[in-house]
Amino acid sequence: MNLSPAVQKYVLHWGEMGTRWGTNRTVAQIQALLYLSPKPLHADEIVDLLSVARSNVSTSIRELQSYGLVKMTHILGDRRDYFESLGDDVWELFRVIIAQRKQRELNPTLSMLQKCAMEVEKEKQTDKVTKERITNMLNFFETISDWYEQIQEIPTPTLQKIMKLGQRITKVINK
Amino acid sequence: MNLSPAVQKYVLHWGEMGTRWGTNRTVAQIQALLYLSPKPLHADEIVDLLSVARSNVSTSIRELQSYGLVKMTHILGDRRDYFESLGDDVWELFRVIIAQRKQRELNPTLSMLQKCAMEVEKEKQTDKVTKERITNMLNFFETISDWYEQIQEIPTPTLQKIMKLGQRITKVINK
DNA sequence: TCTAAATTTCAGTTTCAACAGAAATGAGTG
DNA sequence: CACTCATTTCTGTTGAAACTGAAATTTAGA
Repeated sequence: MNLSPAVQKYVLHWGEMGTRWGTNRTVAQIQALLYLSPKPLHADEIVDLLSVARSNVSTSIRELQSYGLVKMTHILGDRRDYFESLGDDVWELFRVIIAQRKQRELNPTLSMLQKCAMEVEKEKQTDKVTKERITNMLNFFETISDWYEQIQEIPTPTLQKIMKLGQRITKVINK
Repeated sequence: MNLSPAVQKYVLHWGEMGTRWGTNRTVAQIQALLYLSPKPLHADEIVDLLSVARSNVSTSIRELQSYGLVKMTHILGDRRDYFESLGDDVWELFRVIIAQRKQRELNPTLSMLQKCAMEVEKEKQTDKVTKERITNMLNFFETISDWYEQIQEIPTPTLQKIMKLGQRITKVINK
């Protein structure tokens, strides 16, 4: 059991990038592996293919499941759990990741900013510029946050069109 | 010399989140501090306010400068370097960060995918589904990559409008 | 050119998350 | 109910990056 050179390259790279995307290497590697695999894999196959500890696979898969990126299936007459990735619609993957990022990277900051904005108003000694900048940042995060949520609702074909449209959208908006 | 409670909270939080946003704590804290400061600060003031080593401030500021988030100024009769953050337009900050992220998180993967897509075509033993998924992912990254670039060109007021529009954009697109 | 202030580089340390391996738990079968 | 196979939890280790403090370098002015 082994991986083709191209698949290997993909999996390794994904693992490295994973750290920059907010997870760890193993989680990212497993996601890549399952995404590329034409059939579900069970934990020991993953151990073999990636040369990582069984326990590591266990916790990583759990994390992927919690994100909704991987789901469990079974095969008749086999007690072991098999796993497969979302993959038919890459944009659905995107949506899931956006939701994760919002929750981990945006929401905590949003509530911090709300508290700060309230609090700083009462501070007489604090410079006006400072207050203004906190408010600006709050408004920004609120807008981005809303946008993230709304992305969730847009169906794949439309989302694709919007992205492809890119900067020509300017013309539509400033009609 | 010290920080108001609200500012302190902001700076500390920013530092914690920094790690999730792809930098380290000190870099993020300094960025926050300079963003909130109504006047430029010199390195020793930052050392005081954040209680970090002078050398740490030096390397962190260098990093922020390389991103284009912080610039150096001087004060008459003072040899020391003073620093201030971009801040008048939060969306400009956003653009800078998007550019960074593209470079660090997207570009490397994009070229890996291009190589893999080429390479995997020659692998006769590799499943058709696998090949398809690599292609799909490549297309996705190309689209997102283009979008990141185009965002750069859109002026703040328009960008703001687009974001605020959110999902109602669907109606415009599917006209 | 020399001096003192300011900044940067560098080597050692500390910190923290990822990971392995062992032990514990759970689940299906005879 | 015991036995086996599969999975998860837990603890100690490891490795990488952040950070400090000292030493080296740079810079501006006399």
